[in-house]
Amino acid sequence: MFQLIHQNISRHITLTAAEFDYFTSLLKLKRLRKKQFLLQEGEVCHYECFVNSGCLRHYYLSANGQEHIMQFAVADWWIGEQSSFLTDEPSKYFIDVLEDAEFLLISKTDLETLYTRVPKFERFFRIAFQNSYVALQRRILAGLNQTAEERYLDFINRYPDIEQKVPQHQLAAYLGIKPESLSRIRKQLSGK
Amino acid sequence: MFQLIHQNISRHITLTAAEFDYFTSLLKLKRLRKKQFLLQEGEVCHYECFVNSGCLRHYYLSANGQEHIMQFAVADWWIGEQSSFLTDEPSKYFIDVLEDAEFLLISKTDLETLYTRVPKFERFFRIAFQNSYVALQRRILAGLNQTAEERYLDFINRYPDIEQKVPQHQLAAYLGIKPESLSRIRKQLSGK
DNA sequence: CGTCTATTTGAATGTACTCAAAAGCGGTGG
DNA sequence: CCACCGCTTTTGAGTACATTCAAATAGACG
Repeated sequence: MFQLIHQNISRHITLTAAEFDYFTSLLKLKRLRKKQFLLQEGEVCHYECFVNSGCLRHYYLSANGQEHIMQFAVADWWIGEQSSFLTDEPSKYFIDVLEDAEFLLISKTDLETLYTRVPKFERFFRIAFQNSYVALQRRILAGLNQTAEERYLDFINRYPDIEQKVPQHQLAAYLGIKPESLSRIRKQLSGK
Repeated sequence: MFQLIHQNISRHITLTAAEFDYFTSLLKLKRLRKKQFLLQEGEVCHYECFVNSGCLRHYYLSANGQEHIMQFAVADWWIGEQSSFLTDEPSKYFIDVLEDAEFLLISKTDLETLYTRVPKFERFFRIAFQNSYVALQRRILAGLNQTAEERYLDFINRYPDIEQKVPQHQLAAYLGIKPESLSRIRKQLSGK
């Protein structure tokens, strides 16, 4: 139950057994089935979430009913709504489940306590956010620099495990194109 | 010389005079003139940079010679190349000066020492990156959800100070459109 | 088996792009 | 101070890629 998250955290910091036990005592295990919501627009996000299994997505629902996907999260990924989490203001985004999922939650208040008691966690999340920041930069550059076809190929190359789990129109909503366009792109590619 | 950065850091953490003095002892003041480079593609980025005055930009030069701007930085902004900084690998990006600039640098090794001696700085940069992450998310969403005209209006509304300093074709390179297109968009808008 | 959703395909449309040229602006040197 | 040069911005005409709208096919789930 905690081995995956232990491994994940050990990538950036080293914890004593006592520290890790204390950390896990703050975690809540939760399961949600497909199509259930971890967070809805208008709610304040009180948790950071680490995925043990399944698949979640963080997305925005635009005025005209379009879904724009900010992030998919499968096993070993963190997901949350940072803007709402930081400011305690209502979220403009949704987080829901694409494939029955098990995950661990830590609340903002517990996390603040954790930061005070085990400052190494500040370091862990500092590094984690620095890496996430780089990933978003890469995605922005992809949007500026690459065609839809290139972005698609990069995605399935970089995240083959996600491509497995996620239906095509969701991938389109992540890549910033319409499902019809992704279908045509794939048709093109299959002829090569 | 250090008052702006003191103010900047005090937004997230509180330092004693001794801690702040120690911090500033690690900073190097530097000035560069327009068109000079702080970092070139292929170099490893060894510094985080805080801007006192002037204007810098972080950009990517694509194979066909196009510039894609990831970030502008004016007074009170941090700028750096996180990917190279984190991994010690050569940068794929450039950082150069758009308007004669004065800024403060802290090296990676000094920063690591600082983290150990004054762990509050882990917290500072954790929060800073969390905020930066949110800003990039917003930009990605803008790319998915908004027209070029909407992105332009949002930009000049959100960063009026940057719009002042930056020539139009640079703004286009940030918004992900061609200079000609931005010119047409502005013409459209002026007729409203 | 039937229903609902996802994917594919077609035809017409639109937004931003390319290429090309003109006009505007700023700085430098005669 | 004016003339010139280089760079930026504007404008025009034709183009390309992804979109919209619509319908058909395929696939998943009860």
